[in-house]
Amino acid sequence: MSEADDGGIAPARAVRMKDIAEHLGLSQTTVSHVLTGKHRKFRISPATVERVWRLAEKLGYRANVMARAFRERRSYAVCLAVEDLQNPFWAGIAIGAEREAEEHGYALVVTDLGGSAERQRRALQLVRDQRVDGLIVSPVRGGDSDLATAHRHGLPLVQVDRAVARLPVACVRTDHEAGSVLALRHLLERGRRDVVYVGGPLDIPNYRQRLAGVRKELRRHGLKPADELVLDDSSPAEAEREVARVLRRMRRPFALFTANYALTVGTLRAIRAAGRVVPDDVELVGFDDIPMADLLLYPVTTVAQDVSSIGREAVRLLLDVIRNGKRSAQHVLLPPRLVPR
Amino acid sequence: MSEADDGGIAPARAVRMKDIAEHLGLSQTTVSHVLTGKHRKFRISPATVERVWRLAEKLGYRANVMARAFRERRSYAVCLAVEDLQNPFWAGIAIGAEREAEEHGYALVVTDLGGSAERQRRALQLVRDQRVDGLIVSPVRGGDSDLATAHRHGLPLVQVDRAVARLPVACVRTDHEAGSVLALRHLLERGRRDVVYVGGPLDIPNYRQRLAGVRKELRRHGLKPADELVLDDSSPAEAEREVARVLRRMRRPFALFTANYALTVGTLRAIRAAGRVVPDDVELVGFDDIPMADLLLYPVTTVAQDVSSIGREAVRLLLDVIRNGKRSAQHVLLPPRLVPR
DNA sequence: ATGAAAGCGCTAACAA
DNA sequence: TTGTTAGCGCTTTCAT
Repeated sequence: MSEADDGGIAPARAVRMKDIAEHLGLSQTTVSHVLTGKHRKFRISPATVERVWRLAEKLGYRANVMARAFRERRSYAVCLAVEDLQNPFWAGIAIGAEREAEEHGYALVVTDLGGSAERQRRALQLVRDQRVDGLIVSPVRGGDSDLATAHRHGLPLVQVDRAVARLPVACVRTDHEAGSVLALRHLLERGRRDVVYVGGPLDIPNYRQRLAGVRKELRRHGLKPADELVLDDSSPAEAEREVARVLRRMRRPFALFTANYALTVGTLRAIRAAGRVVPDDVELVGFDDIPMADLLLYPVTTVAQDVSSIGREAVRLLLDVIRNGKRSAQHVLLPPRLVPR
Repeated sequence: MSEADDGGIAPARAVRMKDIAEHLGLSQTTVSHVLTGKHRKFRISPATVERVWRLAEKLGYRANVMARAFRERRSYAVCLAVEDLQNPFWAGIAIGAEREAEEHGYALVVTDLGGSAERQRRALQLVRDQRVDGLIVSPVRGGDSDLATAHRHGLPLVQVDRAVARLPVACVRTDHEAGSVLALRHLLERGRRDVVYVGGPLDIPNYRQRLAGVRKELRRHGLKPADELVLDDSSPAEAEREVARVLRRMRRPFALFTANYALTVGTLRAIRAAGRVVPDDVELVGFDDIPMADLLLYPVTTVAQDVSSIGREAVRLLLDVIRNGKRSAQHVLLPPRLVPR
């Protein structure tokens, strides 16, 4: 009743190690030793090894991943929890991460946090439940303690893009400060002296570092930012509102430096609404590259991040933690690149 | 030696059903019945049910997903294989799919095929290896027979956006023809009579359907396309090249209708290079919405697809196949939406 | 150089 | 209403 009610063309039952063992008159153990590459360690005779390999090949043996995962308490999957998959920055990281994971035989579970601490908690739950062996996460606001707890419990973690303060967990990210320096150097070279910085809340290290880079490079030239906009939610809408006010105030030519993609978008809208002339009147440089930037109303120079490498490196680090228990908390800083336009 | 060499703060060993059973003097089976919600079916006494629940809660019991997956031959994960995660269209689908999967207790493994049949084969392998219970795929060129074979073997499959011809597998996609009709109606309402269609190879049904919609709506007005560009690889570069030629030829005002995002990008570049005036001189409508379209050099009206719903519906269908063995091959057509600009 | 046996945590057929 | 038992496919001690 319950078995063999195949519709006729049902796929033959999967080949197990046991099947190979029986065919060959060996024990399942020996087959396991061979098929998991431990034949040297167990001094299996070359002849036997060969026979097992051959038959496995012939029968199309594929290890039952679930059985192995269960037994080894490893899922051979890792999770990547990003802030917003629609953002090309995160999509790029996901692609890089997936490639790297695949090359190591790991599957990548991608989840979009959308800034929700609840969703971040669910991602952590995936690890606790052993559905995945580790988590690469871009920490959301208000989820710091959850991450700290998880780390204390020994869950393999790696951060990307941003890091929780004082949490001894590795983080892979762009050197934000260096990015700002690149941007400012560009502006200064083009003779700009008045630079307005547009960024997000300073309790987020990224924004602190980007602002620090701005100040640093200006100071080297004996200058200070003409203004520093520190926005609360750093949404396009808020950026548009606040930059509009700046535009009303600033009558001389000046430059704007926006600290990320969303802020750049809002700023562009404000510039358009104000009808200002770019770049003669205002010039714009923004963190994060923009797809199709050449087709925008205004030229925008960007600080591009090496998204693919961020993803790959994060996976490499995580697998290190998983496999070797390395608990390195070093931050990996990748250099940004200026895309002048 | 092997046990209890916790570093002191090691997380207590996970609670199993067995533990609860022992504490309560019950059998593991009963605990299983309760904890899997089958207590009605097995007529477990309310008192027992309550006791089990209470203790499970108190001990923080969490089912061992791997053990369950192994036993049930189900991973409670599905895979979404998209063409290009960097494309906002696919990112949107991924987000929708992930939300829906999560709501059903499934994890979503996302993979980026990048048009590679080899990578599509690997995605199918994930299903064979039972790492995931099913696959949502946007078929790549040259992978038709792999999909057909997989389907014959009974692997749970759902297609998105495009479908392999004569493959009896459900497909969730936008009603392409309706989308073209929307676009053309828009152009005709604005008095355009000369419309050049820019699309991809006609062996891809999507392009056939989009072209069909164009012809259909024009015919209703006794018109025919001024030209039909059928591009081979439908890359931005090719579109730019070919549209440039059209622009050189067409001197009177006319309209361009591009059949997808990449083609729209290339077309925009050609228009810019030719220095034509939009929309007085050429008007542009494109399939697929464009982020930040309001900030583009030229206004582009788009046919937006309901990406999130495509993702969600695909997951729903796939879970149907997985759970109920439904092998419906019906195509689900979602209506497009015109975003005039 | 190879094998026997135990067991990972869970489900389910069958007993009682 | 609850319990007994077997077993999923694999890895891993420990024998031989």
